[in-house]
Amino acid sequence: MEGSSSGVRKGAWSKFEDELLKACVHLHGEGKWYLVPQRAGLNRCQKSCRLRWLNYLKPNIKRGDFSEDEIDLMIRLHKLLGNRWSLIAGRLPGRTSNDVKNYWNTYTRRKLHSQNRVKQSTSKTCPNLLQGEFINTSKVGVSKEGAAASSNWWETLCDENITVNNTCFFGEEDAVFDELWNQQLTSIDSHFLTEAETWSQIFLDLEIN
DNA sequence: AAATTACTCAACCGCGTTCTC
DNA sequence: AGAGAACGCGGTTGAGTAATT
Repeated sequence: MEGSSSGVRKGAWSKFEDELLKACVHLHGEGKWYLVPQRAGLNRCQKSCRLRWLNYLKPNIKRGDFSEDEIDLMIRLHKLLGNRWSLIAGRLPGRTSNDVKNYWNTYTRRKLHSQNRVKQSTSKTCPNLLQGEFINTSKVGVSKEGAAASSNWWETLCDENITVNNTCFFGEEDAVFDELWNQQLTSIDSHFLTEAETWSQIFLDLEIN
């Protein structure tokens, strides 16, 4: 394995190494990581170079705390996809799968586990554009049993909720999502969707048929 | 002020998937 | 079609830092 090869440097990256890697990627583009250590003059394995670029050096990476909206979306996508960090990160512009995974493993999961939430229910209806869609369970990680137990895929996206005829009941901690929902998802579009994308396209991307 | 504990996050590792020949 | 190489992902680790005692 590359990481354990003798003579290959491990551990934290220096500023100089970062500059070498950035220069190399700018010159040759991303990909062909097996060539990067040689091209950049780095005594690092290809995996290390790739990871450093994707998680830290790549332009447009967003650093700092997750916003309420990002957390809300992360939680919902995790309910739908499970630990598919790369897919979740793909819907959080500027965030890496490592960021999402780290955040989830610390703050979010601990919070969710510690809170024995008391629900004050309000209702929301599955948007028309999503009705009639269903999950390809084998591909998105929703168990067949779970899917079978649900009246439709939408139910699986709604945590601890009651769903009747495409209507989900959410708890009070979903205030942010509630607001967004009442705006017919338009504001959430502007925050999370890249140009020309729609919510239905998101689910298509997630391999929902 | 020092020691201990808790937390964060960058990085490593192993393995499954995809690509290339 | 099969084998090996390369890629990508998720789980885990550990060093550094902050908070607490």
